[in-house]
Amino acid sequence: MPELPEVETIRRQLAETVTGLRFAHVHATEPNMLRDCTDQEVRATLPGRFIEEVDRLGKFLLLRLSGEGKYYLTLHLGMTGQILVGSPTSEVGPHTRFLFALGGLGSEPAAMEFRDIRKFGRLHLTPGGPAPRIRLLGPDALNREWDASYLAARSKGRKIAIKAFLLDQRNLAGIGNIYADEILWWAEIAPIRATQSLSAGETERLTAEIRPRLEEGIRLRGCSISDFVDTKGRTGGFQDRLMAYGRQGQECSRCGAIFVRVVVAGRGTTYCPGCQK
DNA sequence: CCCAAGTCCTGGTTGC
DNA sequence: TGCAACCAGGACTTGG
Repeated sequence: MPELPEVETIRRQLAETVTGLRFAHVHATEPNMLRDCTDQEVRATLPGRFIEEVDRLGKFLLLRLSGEGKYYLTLHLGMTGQILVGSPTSEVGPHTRFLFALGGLGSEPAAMEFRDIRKFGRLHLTPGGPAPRIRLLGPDALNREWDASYLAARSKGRKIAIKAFLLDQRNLAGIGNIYADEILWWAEIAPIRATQSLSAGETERLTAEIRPRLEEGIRLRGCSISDFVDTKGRTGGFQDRLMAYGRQGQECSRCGAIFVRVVVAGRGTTYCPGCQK
C-alpha cells in the first residue's frame, strides 16, 4: 500500500528521527533488492556518512548523505515494504531485508530496518544524486507544479483507460491502485473511460480531487488495508474512509447503485456504474 | 486455486 | 513499408 500518502507519512517520521544520524554498521542486505550498486559498495560506502535530508518524489524516498561523492540512498517500498526505526538491538527477522545501525553526535543510537515480505522494494545507492530512474517520473502528484492543462496535454491521443493513465508514474508520481479508485469515485469518472475521451470539465474535476484525496490520506497517516505501518509500527486511518476501493457488491453512498469490480491495467478496480460516468 | 498495494520488460498492434 | 509510439499482459515474490 505504500502510495504517496503512506510514503509521505514515513518521510516525515524519518526526517524527525534519523536526520543528523550517522550510519555505523550495515547488519543485513538483500542483494536482489539492490539497484545501481552492489552489496560490497553498500557496506563500504554507508558507514560514517550522516543522513543530511530525507526527501520524497512520488513513492520514492531520497536520503541525502554527507561526505565525498554526494551520495544518495533512494528507497522504494514496492507493495509490502516497511521502514521501522527503533532501538539498536533490533534483530534480523524473517522479512528483514536491510538493517542499519545508526549513531549520532550526542544522540542515542538507533536502528533503521527495511522489512519487505514480497521483495518488490528497492534500495539504490548512487553518487552524484538520487537514482537515475527518478528522472523518469512526472511531477509529484501533491505539489502545485502541474494543473488541469498539464493533464489535458498529456491525455491527448491516449487510448488507455484513465485509471491506467493515473497509475503511470511518468504522468504524475505517487498515485497507486487505492488512491486511483478513490480519486475517480470523487471525480465521478469511470476508471474504464479512455483517457482522451475526458472533457475539459471532467479533467478539471479529476484535477480538483487528486491533491485533496492524497492530503486526506496523509492527515490520517496512511491507509492500512493490509500491510502498511509507519516507522513506529502503527497503522494509519485512511482505510476507514474508503468510498470505492474494495467495495464491490456494496451500495454506493452517493447514488445507491452497486459497486462493480473490473480489471483495468491488470489491477483490481472497483467503481460505481451509477454515478461514475 | 484465487487474490494482493509496486515497477519492469516483452511482444504485438497502431498509425504517422 | 519503416519504425517509433503505444498498449496489454506477464514476470517478479510471498502470503492469506
